[in-house]
Amino acid sequence: MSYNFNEIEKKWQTKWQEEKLFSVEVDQNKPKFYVLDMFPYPSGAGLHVGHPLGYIASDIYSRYKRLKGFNVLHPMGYDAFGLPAEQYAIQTGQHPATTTERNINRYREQMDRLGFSFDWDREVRTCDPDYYHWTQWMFLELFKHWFNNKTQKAETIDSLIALIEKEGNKNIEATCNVKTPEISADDWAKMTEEEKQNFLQNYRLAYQDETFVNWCPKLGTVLANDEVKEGLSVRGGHPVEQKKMKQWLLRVSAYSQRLLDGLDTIDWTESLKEIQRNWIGRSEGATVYFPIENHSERLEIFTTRPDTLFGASFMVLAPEHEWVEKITTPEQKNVVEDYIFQTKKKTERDRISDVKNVTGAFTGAYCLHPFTGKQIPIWVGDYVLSGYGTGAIMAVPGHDQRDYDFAKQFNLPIIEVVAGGNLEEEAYAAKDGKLINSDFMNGLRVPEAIKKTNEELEKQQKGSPKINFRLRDAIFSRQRYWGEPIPIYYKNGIPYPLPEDQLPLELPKVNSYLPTEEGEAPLGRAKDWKYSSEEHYELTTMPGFAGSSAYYLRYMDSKNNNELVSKEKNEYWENVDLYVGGSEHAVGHLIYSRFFNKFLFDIGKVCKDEPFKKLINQGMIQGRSNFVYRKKGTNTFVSYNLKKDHDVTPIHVDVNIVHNDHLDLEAFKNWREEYKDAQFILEEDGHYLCGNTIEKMSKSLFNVVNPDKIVEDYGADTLRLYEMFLGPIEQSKPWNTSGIEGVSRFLHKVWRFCFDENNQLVLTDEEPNPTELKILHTAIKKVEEAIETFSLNIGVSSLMICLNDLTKENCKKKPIIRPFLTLLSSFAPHLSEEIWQRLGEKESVCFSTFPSWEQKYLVENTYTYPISINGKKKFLKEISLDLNKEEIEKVALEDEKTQSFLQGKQIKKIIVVPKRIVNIVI
RNA sequence: GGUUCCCUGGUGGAAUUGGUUUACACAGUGGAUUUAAAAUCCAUGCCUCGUUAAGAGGUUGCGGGUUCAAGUCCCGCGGGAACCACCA
Repeated sequence: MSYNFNEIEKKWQTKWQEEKLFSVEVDQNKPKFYVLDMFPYPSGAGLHVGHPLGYIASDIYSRYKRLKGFNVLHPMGYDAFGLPAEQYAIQTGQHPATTTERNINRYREQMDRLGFSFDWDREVRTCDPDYYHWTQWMFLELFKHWFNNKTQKAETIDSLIALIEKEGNKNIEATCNVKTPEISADDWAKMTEEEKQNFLQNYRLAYQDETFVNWCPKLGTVLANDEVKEGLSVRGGHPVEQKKMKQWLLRVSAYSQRLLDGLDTIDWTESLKEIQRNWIGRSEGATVYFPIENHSERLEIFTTRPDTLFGASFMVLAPEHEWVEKITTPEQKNVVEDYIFQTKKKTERDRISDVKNVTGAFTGAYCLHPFTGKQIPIWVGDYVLSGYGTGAIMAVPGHDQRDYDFAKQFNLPIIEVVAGGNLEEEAYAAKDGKLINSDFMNGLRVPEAIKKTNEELEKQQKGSPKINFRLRDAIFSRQRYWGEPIPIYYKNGIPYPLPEDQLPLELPKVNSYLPTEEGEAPLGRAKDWKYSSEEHYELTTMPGFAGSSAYYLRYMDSKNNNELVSKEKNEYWENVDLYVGGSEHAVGHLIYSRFFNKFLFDIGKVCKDEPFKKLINQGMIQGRSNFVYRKKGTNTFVSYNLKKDHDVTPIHVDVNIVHNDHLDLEAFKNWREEYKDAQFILEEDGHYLCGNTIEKMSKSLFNVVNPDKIVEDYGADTLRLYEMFLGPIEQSKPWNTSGIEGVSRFLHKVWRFCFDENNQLVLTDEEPNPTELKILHTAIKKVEEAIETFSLNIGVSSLMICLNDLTKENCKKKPIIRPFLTLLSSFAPHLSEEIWQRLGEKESVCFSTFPSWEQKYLVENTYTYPISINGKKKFLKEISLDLNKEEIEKVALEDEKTQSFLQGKQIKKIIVVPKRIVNIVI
C-alpha cells in the first residue's frame, strides 16, 4: 500500500487538535499577521465544494506566513443570527438556537476534515450572549455619541449638551436630521425632559426616527437599502414597499466622506473600491433657496448644475415632501391629493418599472427665481425622491433628460441656457458649452459658470456650495425574533439606554416566532420581559449586519468579559492584514464594518482607522448540472443527441449518478420511485448521454458536489490543491471533478519519490549537485512569488514542475526534499507532515522555516536568444551572458543561419536587448 | 443609460509586465509493461500548404493604429460578466 491519505490525514488532524498547535497568543518578540475569512452563516445544507475555496486560500497564506516567522492570528466563527433559522423555527416550532447549534456542529465537522490551521480557541458565535453583549455595547456607544462635522469625528452627547446649554445649536456643525430646528440656549433650558430627549435624537449616531422605510410584508420586517434590489428583497425576492414607521437607524451617512477617503489607503481591488464609491455616491453642487410666493418659508433644493439656474422653469417636490400640503392652493387640492394617493398605492417596484410613464400634478403655488424674481410653478412628481438631497428640485428641462420629459408631458417651457444641444429632440446634459440667456453668466463656460453662481449665491445669501452623498442611514430595527435585542427601555414613551451593567440583555423565550396579534414584533410575546414594571424593553431586534460588523476585533480577545477588546491586544494585532471573502458583501458588511471601525477609532477603542488592509474576493464555484430528457406524457427518456426527434422536457438529474455525462441507468431507476420503470432511448454506442449546463451550485438543481465525498475518495490534501489549481482565486468557475486526477497523481508521485513499494524511505544524505539546487531554488522563488501575489494556481504548478524535474534527475536526496516539503506544507500539510516525520524530523513541518532562494544557484552563464528578422522569430541561439551588446550582436550576425536568412540584404538596424532578444531590421 | 472588467488550443488555465505564445493539468490519440485490468511510464497533440518528410506561411474575438517588436499600449466594432441607476 502506498500513500494512504485517509489514515495520514486523520492522524495529523487529531494531533494538531490535541496539541492546540495553531493556538496563538500575543508575542511581542514576533511580528504579527492577521488572516481572516468572512465567517459563514451555518445553513442547514452544510458546506458544498465551493464554500471552502476562500478558507483553503487563506489557510495556505497563513501557513506560509508562519513559515516566514510571523505570529499568525487565523480564527474562525459563525454568523449565527439570521432569517433562515427563524423561518425554519416558524415552520417546525424548533428553537432557532437548537437548529443553529446543529448546523454549526456539521460545519465544524466538515471544516475539520480539510486540515485548516484555525485557532479554534478564539471561536465566536454572534448568537452567544457573551458575544452579543459587545454588539449591544457598541449600539449604546453609538447612541451616546454625535458626529461633529468640524472635527470630522464622533463626540459624546454630553459635549453636545454642554454646547447647546451655552449658546444653542446655531454654531454646531453636525451630521443630523434634515428637519433639526435651530434653538437657542434659552429654548433648550425651557424644554421638558421629553422634548430634550426627542431633540437629541436628531444628533445621536444611533437614533430613532419616523421615516419612510423599506417594508417587506412577506418577511414581516423592514430592510436596509443594501438588502433591497430593484424593489425586491435580496433574500427571498419578495416585493418591498415604502412605509412610514418609527425605526432605529444608524447615522452611517456621517462617515460618508471618511468612508470615501479611506478607500485610498487600503489595498482592495479597484472594482470593489469603485462599487463602494458608487454606493457612497458623493456629488458636488449647491443648495439654492427659492422664496415661495405668499409664504414666509423658502424652498430649499439641491442641484449639481448651479450654472443652469436661469434655465429653471418649474420646481418639483417629492410626493412625500412635507410642504406639499401646506402650499397647495384650494383649487388644486383635489388633483394633488388624488395624485399622492395614486403614488402611495404603487410599490417601489412599480415606481421603478414605470419610469417611462411621466406623472405629476400642479400644486397651484409659485416660487420666485432667486435672481430674476420670475414666477416659477411648483409641481409634485414621483420622479423626485424624498430621501435624496432635500426632496425637491429645480427643474431645468433644457439640460436634464428627466426634467425634459416632464416638461414635454405637461407642456412646460424649456429654456436653453447652455449652447450646443438640439432641444427639439432631447435635453442637452453635457457639461460643455457656453452659457446663454443667463444674465451675468452669459458667455462663460460651464465650469466657470458653476463657480460664478456659487459665489453669487453666497454673496447674496441665496444659497451655498454643497456636497451631497447617496449613502443613507442604515435602518437598524428588524421586527423579528432571531437577532440581538436592542438594549433600550422606555420610560413614559421615551427611549433610554440600558445601563452597561445590565448587559447582555438576553433574548427571551417566546411561545411562537410570529408577530403578536396586536402587530408587535415577536419579542412582544415574551412574558415578564421588562426592565421594570412600568418600563418595557424595545421589541425589535438588530439586523444581520450588527453582529458581523466588528467580529474581527472580538477574535483578538474573545474571552474578555470586561470589554470588546483590550487595548493591549488591539495594539498588538491592530487590524486584519488579509481578509478573504465573497464580493456579495461589497456594499453591506464591508461598508458597515468600516463604519463601526471608524467610530470605535474615534472613541479610542481601536488603534486603526480601517479594519481590513488587504482584501481578496474569491470567486464562486459554480455547479455543472446534468439533464435527462423525458418524452412528454411518458416515462421514456431520450438521449441528448436524439432529443431533437422527440417532444421532450429537460429534467435536472443528480450529478452523482452521472459520469462524464453518461447516465448510470440503474442508479437513475433507483434514484426516485417515479423513475423505477423508466425506459430509455440510447445513443448508438449504447450509452445515455446527458445534457449539461453551468449554474449556481444548489441542492434544488441536484448539482451539489460534497467535499466530504471528495475527501474520502482523494484526500483533503488533493482537494486543497485542486481547488487552488482550478484557476485564479478571484475568478468564478465551474466545478469539474475530472481534473482532480492530475493533482491526485502529483501527491502520489511525491510519496513514491520518497518511499519504495514497502514504504521504506529511499532518500540519502548525499550533497545535492548544482542542477538539483537550481531546480529547488527555482521552485522556492516561484512558490514564494505565487503565494505573495495570491496566484495559488501558479504555486501548485511550480511544485509540480519541481517534482517532475527532480524525477528526471533521479534526485533522491534529503537536503533537497526537506525544503521541498516545507514549500509543499502550506498546500498539502498532512502529506508533508507525514513524510517530514518519516525523515526523522522532530518539530512539525508547519513551524519549520520557509527556505530562501539564492541567486547563485539560479545564475546561468548562457541565455537562449530568439534571433528574429523584422520582428519575426527565425531561430534560437545560446549566447554567453558575459558578452556586452556589441559582442552579442557580433555573435548573432556571424551565425550561419543568420547569414542564410539575410542573403546579403542590407541591414538597417540591430536591436539587442540583453536576456531578451536580438532583432535584425532589414 | 453610466461605471469597471474580461475575450489565448477540445477544456481549466500559463506568459519575466511590450521581447517573439500556449508552462502546468485535464480530456484525446498511439505505444510500452501486464494473461487481463488497474496503476505507471514514453510519445503525440493550434491551423493552412507540402503524398510522407524536411520545410514554409499563418495564428491570442474582429478590424485598424503606435513600435525594431503587441496576448500585453491606443482607437473602432462584436460578444460576455459585475456593480450602479428617475440620486437632480
